[in-house]
Amino acid sequence: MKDSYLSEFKKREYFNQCTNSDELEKLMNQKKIKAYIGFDCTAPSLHVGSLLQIMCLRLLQKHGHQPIVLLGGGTTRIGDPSGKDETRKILSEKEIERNIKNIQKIFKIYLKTSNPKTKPIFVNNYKWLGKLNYIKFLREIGKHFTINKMLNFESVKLRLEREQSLSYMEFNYMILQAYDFLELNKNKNCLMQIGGSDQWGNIVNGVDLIKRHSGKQVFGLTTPLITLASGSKMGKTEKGAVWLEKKFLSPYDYWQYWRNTDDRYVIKFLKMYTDLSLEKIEEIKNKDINELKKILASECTKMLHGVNEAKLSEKTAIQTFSEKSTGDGLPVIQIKQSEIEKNLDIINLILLSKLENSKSEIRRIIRNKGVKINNSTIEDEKLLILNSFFEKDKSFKLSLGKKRHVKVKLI
RNA sequence: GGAGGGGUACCAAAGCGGUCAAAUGGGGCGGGCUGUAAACCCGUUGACUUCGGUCUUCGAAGGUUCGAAUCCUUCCCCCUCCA
Repeated sequence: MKDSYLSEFKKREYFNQCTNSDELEKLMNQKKIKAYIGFDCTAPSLHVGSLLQIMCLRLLQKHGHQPIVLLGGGTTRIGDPSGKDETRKILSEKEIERNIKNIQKIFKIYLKTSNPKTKPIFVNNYKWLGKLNYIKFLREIGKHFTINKMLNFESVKLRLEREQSLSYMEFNYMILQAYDFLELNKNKNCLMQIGGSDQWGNIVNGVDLIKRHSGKQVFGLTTPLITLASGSKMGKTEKGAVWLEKKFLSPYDYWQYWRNTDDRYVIKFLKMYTDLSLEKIEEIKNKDINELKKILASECTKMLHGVNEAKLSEKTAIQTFSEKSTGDGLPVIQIKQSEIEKNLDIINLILLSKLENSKSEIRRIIRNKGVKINNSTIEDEKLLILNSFFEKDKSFKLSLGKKRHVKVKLI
């Protein structure tokens, strides 16, 4: 028998908590429902940290349910205090609108839009939050919240304990999120909210509010927060966020991100972030770990950037790391002939490549034998780039450390 | 509103008139080992540099001094206790 949504959800290690697992299981087996996830719009795009949530929505579609994507124009204007030590900076209306537009594009890649029964519904909570009447809101919604309870929420408690200020504005965030759920329940018949485990409090509030306000039972479901062994959150590396967008992170680098997964997480990530069936994963799980990492990287890249980019990235990786040649898909930096004529040296070349932006740092790396041109270590930090460096296709490989490689092309 | 304590580099945390571009730990970066992993080892970690140095940093602005992260004044911010 085919797995139910919840059962696959659990098997893929998406499951953290549910407000009522048994009832939800029953409901989802009986009928197709709508469920929503809210996304933060403080950044112009999404990164891998949001991918698990996106995968939850995909899974909904796979089981015939319909996802609602809430791009919180309203709540982004407030800022969620959960997990934050400090008040977030507040974005301008324009920025938020721009972010929402851009983020929507990502969902259109991950979610199928052809089937009218499961195609994603995009909503923006600014539509209802923006025109709330304060008095009316307090009387209808506010009465269901007690300060006593609100003070006990982890997000609030933490701030208070640490004596960090929590503005009244942020304190209201949880009520607004609860209200979102109520609104979606009333207008779209949305019966479930999914979110990261840090959203548990906010989600429960929504479930509670609907119960009190409308007497209906709805559900909350959370996914675990993935912290890597290094303690860092998923999706952020030292070099910046792992964006789900070509413009911010090349497909090759995206592929590399997955390729460099810690051994301990490979199987987990295959389950979480790929479309491979659980049976298939079971079947291949004893393969060589590096083969599995390649599968992981290619599957993830395929889903986001398409099969061609995935193949090219893999091919480039083999060329770069196994054959130590210049991979076809390496990020290219273009150098004008006139630059060479102006006595371009190695330091300025790297500066131009944007691989590093401090001359001191570049010097340091050179002194530590970290800079290579076509695999040979550069010793002289004043080395001039000559026309003869460029090989038949007018390019050469420039490497910083073992992992950063680019193709320098003469134009 | 009153009384104390504090703001130091990416983070934590020493320093409390010169020897301070600032101990130590974490993180980062580079190298080694390996498997583009983990763990471990070594180096490095303000900017610029003709590699001699030069310039800018210790909440902000002034001042004392031959010389200040260190002393003084004012201001801003955070914390503890009292009201």
